[in-house]
Amino acid sequence: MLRISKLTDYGTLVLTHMANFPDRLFSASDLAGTLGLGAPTVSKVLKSLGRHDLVRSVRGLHGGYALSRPAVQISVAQIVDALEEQPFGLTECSASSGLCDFESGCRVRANWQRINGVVRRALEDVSLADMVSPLPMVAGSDARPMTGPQSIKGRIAPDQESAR
Amino acid sequence: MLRISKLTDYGTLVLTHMANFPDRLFSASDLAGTLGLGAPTVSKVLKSLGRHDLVRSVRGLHGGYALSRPAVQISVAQIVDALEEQPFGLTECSASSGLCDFESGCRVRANWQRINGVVRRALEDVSLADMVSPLPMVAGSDARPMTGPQSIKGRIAPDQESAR
DNA sequence: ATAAACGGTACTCTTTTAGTACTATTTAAG
DNA sequence: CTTAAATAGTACTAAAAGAGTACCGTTTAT
Repeated sequence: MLRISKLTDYGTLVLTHMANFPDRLFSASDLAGTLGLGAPTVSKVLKSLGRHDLVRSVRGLHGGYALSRPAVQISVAQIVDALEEQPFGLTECSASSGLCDFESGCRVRANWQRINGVVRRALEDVSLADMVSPLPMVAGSDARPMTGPQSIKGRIAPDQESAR
Repeated sequence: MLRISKLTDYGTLVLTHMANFPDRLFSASDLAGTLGLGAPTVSKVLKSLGRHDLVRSVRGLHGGYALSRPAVQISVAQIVDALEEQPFGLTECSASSGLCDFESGCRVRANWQRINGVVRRALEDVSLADMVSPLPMVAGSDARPMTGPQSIKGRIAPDQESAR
């Protein structure tokens, strides 16, 4: 555990891509094709993002999605909030109270909440713009597929652990 | 998601309790009774903790477990490492490489790894001693049960979200 | 009127997590 | 030297969560 869900991962991917072309409308199937994800899945992600006002949608023929505000104003924390189902928190009792009879005297809980705060702040400090940063693609060249977990079926044995 | 597993939660609970009596040996069933957890579950947790040298075990009659070193030298990150099954990482590709064909050009991955680092550091900065801190219990009074998720069956609807 | 798009709900399949059961090994005590 | 209380390890089962899909409704340019 301690993972974000795949939907959240897809979300960052989709939003990152959209951030490269702030003025264009993307249909769900467009994005699915470009990013190598399933069309219904992308649709689902975009719907959730829309409910949380991270993207705006245009309905009808030639409709689609675009970022609802500049990428600098969208934080990773907001993406997580939009796509994770359970409320933010490393433990159940750090996300909501009333779960356990000893809350008042529970040191452990208080400390998990503190840790929680640090993690959350880390996510708030990274914006979508940061995720795109130094390599904006040339407008119009939409063909290059980006990386995405779903597109990988044959998983190779991990040969390395990164950030220990 | 973005949760630690229950086993990890139990682990912090167990270790926190043991840290109050560094010189005593605790049997798995002792701890289970005191903390209100299932005996086999506690056993499982302690075994994993033992493999990672966070507790030492004494076998045989009157055996049991104790912390393998002072609580100050045990970090939450180490507990997580011992009890989470998958390697630390918010996304699959931030924990191990070779999962995806576009790693080299993938900005998103690089940024998740950065976020990862921050989160991990937060966990490393909190020691078991911090979790116990200002209220060491009087040695010998072992009866007071501490809080634990497993002991709560009838879950009440969350009425509040804490750290937003 | 039609087709291409979004919107919502509900369902199913798979994976992961949680918990349990069983058996072997160790060791103090009688 | 036998017994009982403890840890050690493995394997299994059941429940929960995640991921993906399908279906039907609504909107709107042509």
